[in-house]
Amino acid sequence: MITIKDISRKCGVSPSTVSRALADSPLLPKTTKTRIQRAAEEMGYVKNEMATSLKTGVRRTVGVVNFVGQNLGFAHYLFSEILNGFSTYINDIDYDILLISDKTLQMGENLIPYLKSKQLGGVLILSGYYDSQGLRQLIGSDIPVVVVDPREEILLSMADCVSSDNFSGMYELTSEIISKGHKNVVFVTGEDYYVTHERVKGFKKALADNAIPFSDQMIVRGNFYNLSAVADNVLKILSYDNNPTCIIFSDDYCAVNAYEVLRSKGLTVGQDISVAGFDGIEMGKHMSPRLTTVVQDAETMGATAAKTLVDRMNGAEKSDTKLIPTGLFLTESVKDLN
Amino acid sequence: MITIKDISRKCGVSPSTVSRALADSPLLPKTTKTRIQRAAEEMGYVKNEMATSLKTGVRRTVGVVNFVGQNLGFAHYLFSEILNGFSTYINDIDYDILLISDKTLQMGENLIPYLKSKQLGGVLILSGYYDSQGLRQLIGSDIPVVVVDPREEILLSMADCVSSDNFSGMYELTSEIISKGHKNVVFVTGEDYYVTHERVKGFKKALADNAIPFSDQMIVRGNFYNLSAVADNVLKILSYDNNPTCIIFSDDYCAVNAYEVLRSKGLTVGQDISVAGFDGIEMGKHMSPRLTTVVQDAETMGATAAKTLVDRMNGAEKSDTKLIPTGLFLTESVKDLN
DNA sequence: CTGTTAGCGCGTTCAC
DNA sequence: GTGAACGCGCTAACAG
Repeated sequence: MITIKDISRKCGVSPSTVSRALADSPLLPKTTKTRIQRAAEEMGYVKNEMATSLKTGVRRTVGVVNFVGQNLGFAHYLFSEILNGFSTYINDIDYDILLISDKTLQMGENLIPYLKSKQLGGVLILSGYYDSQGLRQLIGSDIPVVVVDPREEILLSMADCVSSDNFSGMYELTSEIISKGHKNVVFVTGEDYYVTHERVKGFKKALADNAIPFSDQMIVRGNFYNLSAVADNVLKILSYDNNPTCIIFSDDYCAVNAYEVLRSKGLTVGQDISVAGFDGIEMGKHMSPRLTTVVQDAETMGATAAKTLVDRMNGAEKSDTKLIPTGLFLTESVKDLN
Repeated sequence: MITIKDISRKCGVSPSTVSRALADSPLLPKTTKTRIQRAAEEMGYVKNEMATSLKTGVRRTVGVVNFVGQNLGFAHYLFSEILNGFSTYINDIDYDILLISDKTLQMGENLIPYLKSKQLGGVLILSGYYDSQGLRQLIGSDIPVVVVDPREEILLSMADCVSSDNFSGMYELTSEIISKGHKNVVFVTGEDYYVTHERVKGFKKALADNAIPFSDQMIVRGNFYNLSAVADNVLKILSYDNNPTCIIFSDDYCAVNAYEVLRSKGLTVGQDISVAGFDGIEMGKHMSPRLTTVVQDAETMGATAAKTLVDRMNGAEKSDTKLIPTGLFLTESVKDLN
């Protein structure tokens, strides 16, 4: 490993001059700067980040908390895509990403000192679905934190948050479904989190705006990215007296599985019953009929989270929750009853 | 941030004594060691890893190269699960994981110095599907590397590799299918990688052992975790003169989509045509009929990769490729023709 | 403009 | 058994 000292010897200057040249300090004349920079380049110099961070107390590294084992861990479609977008942005600005296990957040009082010892510039919580004492500690500390899809509304006022505009997305989807003549729509939600609350609000507002009375039966509690209850929920809905014409699922993964369940009951999606999902996963595009869905822009969510985090690290004040617009993808999986 | 110095003052000893106590050095009497250790604990001391690594030249951190954007990035089921297993093991031994973008591997001659500057103890390649100049450089360097599912066979002799026992898994699956009376089976492979080669070998051996002649038509080139060609491949197979009775896909993700394609052609899986997959993803369990598959033990693959990497970091010699046993899950998606 | 000095927190000599 | 001293690679303060 070649160090700043080696370069200084080679160039006949002092180590600090090399340090300045490498930092592109305005104090040095261009000629010497380029001379030193080129020498460093030639010698294959790469700075020892440990030394820098030991000196400066900060590191070009951010932590990402993911919840391995819960709802598929890294295999969770949406969060994985968000992480893709996040890491692209972070790597572009030459930062690194350190994975932080969810267990870490459960370590108790030493959590903050522990994280500080890692000299992280900031932390991304992916996702806040997993609320905890540890998350609160982290948010309460002076470590910049960005939360994607926070679990509880209260986090919105405590930390920088990024989320899809679930309210509008669901409102638009429901409105379109209603405009196709559906009056008896059932929404199978995910867990009782902020994201779900927003979607339920959007759902109800669309009903209200179209003068369709709401009944409790129209909301069925399901789970995000978990197929274990899909079949039961579908069967329950099919048993309703009023014969619902459309079922909306809180994610495409469950919706795709619902095709399967419905077919096993002899029902054809898009004919006998309509189905819609949420997220916009690849599998939905390959169903027949192709799945109607609200597309979450995961790439933008990730990039926005990254940008927000970097801004915070650079001293920006807490910003308002960033709502990323969703897209609507309407197909024949929702039948036109008109 | 509280340092070793603070503790030394508090305990009335020198910093080096504290350092020794914390390292559990045998030079110190137990009494002083525990006294100091407890003081450190109480004061909420956490060691500054930057300082340690600057001093020792190594860090309790390993890198993970993942290929964001290729075949779903983190959303790739199998690699995500492997990463789950890997990170669980790594975190348990109190190491950290640094994400390394695939772009990094393309940086050219400075790659090794760059990685060394990060002081990584080792690197996991997840996966070797993406072969490259950079990967070769890395393997040729003195940085410990473990490759999961290497792309080319030659890597097996160059680096520590971990993979499922694809040959046996495929052999068993095919044998079982044959024992159910299928003589005309088509295997839709993934890309032309090591993993695929092994599976093709297992497939062919099962045919041979059962005296079923092999024909080129029985192998169709597909793609891993990519639905774009599934429909075309299925249609192609359906057009065969000899009416194949069973199709094996190289991953469950594609197999699940094939259900869809087959149904749109009026065919019922498990009745008119049999289908099997590979991997053992959740979705397959919720299909009707439930999908026959070869289950890859991703958790064990990840943990094995972690253990292998740690061993290498601790000076072990390159070991032989570790083949993780697969499981066979046979269901009515493969019809009994006897 | 540039060199000298000091020190970030820790581990490891080497003395005592 | 323990403390003093040094240095890992880098940067910041202070000189000049």
